[in-house]
Amino acid sequence: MALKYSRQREAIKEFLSTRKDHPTADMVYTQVRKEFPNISLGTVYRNLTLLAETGEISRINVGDGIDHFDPDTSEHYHFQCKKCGCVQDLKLEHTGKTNELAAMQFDGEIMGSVTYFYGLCGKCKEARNS
Amino acid sequence: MALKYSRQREAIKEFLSTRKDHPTADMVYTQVRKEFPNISLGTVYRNLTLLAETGEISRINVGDGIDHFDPDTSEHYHFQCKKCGCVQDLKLEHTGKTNELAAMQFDGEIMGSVTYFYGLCGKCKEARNS
DNA sequence: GTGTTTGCAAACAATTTGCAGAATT
DNA sequence: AATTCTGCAAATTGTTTGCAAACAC
Repeated sequence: MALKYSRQREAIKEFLSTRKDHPTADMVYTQVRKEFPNISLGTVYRNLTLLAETGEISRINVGDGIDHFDPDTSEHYHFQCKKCGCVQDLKLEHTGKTNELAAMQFDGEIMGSVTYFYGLCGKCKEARNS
Repeated sequence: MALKYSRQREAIKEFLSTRKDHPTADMVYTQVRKEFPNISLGTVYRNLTLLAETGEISRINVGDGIDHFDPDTSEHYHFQCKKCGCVQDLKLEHTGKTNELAAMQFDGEIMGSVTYFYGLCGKCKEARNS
């Protein structure tokens, strides 16, 4: 299954690359639709899945049951605001020891782990204190 | 909204308390149905949600998009097998994430974090090597 | 009696999929 | 020409909800 060029996929990738807010499939859809009014949600999903499989973007889970997408595939952490639902990157050096720690006294094979943080984002925190 | 006794809720809680495999709502449903053939999935969901809200059980997310439920509400980590989907507890002393938390520059308020591990469980690992 | 809980079915939300036609190689 | 990709709609999956009847206090 060789990949073929598609303007829709290019637009999706292009749009995502400009974003730091980790859009959902639906957010990608409503935005890309401005350029391709006939694009379908199915196409957006298919391409996001494809791009995630080839490693060009990453699919992230922050516990709200909705997949978010991130053009930055380097290892880093995410935070989601419980109030407004926004997703942000977290600068946080990571020791990489967590998986090894977990591997001790476990009879299976640990391939990786996911960690995310939650709380109130800067804006919502400020709004609450006023 | 005072809580009233219900046999269904009691059966759900009772069933869950015997399990270490972190059942999904559907697994709880098919089991409890043996005792209450007329119980509905809606009732199971309502009660699981209720029990999670009162803190009697905990709702856990291991990234597969399906909620699992755990009678053990103490803080601990989970592992999910990518092959068979089973969920297991991980013995793992706290990784000092709190320190990392304190160390970072973030303008919001971090209330907590979720970490889970994935890979191959003991059985699936063995099956692969044979 | 008042208020909570139930069963049922319908509603939802996020995501996936079957298919015939359009676009890319 | 062969194959991949698209739009559309219908299907799936996990979960929630509205309602009248049943149950608990």
